[in-house]
Amino acid sequence: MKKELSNALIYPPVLCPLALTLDVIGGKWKPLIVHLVSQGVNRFSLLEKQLPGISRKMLANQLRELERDELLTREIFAEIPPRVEYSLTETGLSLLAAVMPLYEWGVQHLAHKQPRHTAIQL
Amino acid sequence: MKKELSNALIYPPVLCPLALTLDVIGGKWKPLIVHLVSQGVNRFSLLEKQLPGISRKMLANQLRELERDELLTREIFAEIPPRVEYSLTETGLSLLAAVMPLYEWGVQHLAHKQPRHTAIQL
DNA sequence: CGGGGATAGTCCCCATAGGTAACCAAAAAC
DNA sequence: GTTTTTGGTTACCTATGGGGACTATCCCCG
Repeated sequence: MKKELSNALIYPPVLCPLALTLDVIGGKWKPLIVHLVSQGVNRFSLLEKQLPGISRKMLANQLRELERDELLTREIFAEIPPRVEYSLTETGLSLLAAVMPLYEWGVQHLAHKQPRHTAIQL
Repeated sequence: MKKELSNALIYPPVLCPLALTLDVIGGKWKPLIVHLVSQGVNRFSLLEKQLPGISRKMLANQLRELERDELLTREIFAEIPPRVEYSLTETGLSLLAAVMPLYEWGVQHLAHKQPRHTAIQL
């Protein structure tokens, strides 16, 4: 019975639900962006401040992808200086709910540990 | 009150629990690896088969990081051909529990959509 | 009146992360 | 005796992402 497992894919490659989800929010920044927007950090420069280490290029890119995937909307105000506000869609909110357990896991397991990769030197 | 938000970081940069979690399982492959190992796909070559698109270098790298972060253990059997078995630690299991909502989200929201990034042409 | 700041990006150049392919060793199967 | 299997490592090369400069327009300050 282990044999069956080794010869066949558990899921047809593109139909693993987890892979499909990671296709949409996979990556280092998207869960953080979705969470921050839900907290009212809804403008480009605010997000930039809350995400030490992200580059503008990357932030713009991730926001475009989240918008394309209909997790958030982008509202442009014709003002000077320009203002753009992001907000979560229904889908985005449901995804946020699925992301929160990761947040809780962080609270439970990592509060006392030192970070490695994203360490910011001040 | 919005003013306060815009001037100060919601969290001291390295102490956002979500960022700390993503530090450990962020990335395209780690959640999939953890899930697969929990399903009994516990050897290098089996994982390779179940993860179309991953390179051996990347798989080895991600497994090392997961091992270093004590999410899984690596057991080497002195056989020919060599055999190595991975299994989840307690911590790994708790993280799997936090990842499963993403799997469920995929079931709910993406079953009918076409994948983009990880599309495998057959 | 002139200079500087603020917003939300875009563009180019370069470093590095990650993909590709080859190689390994020893036994077993054909 | 040739091919297959396993779990990688290594060298090479490309694609992704970081850094910094640049944009336009208006307001505020002196």
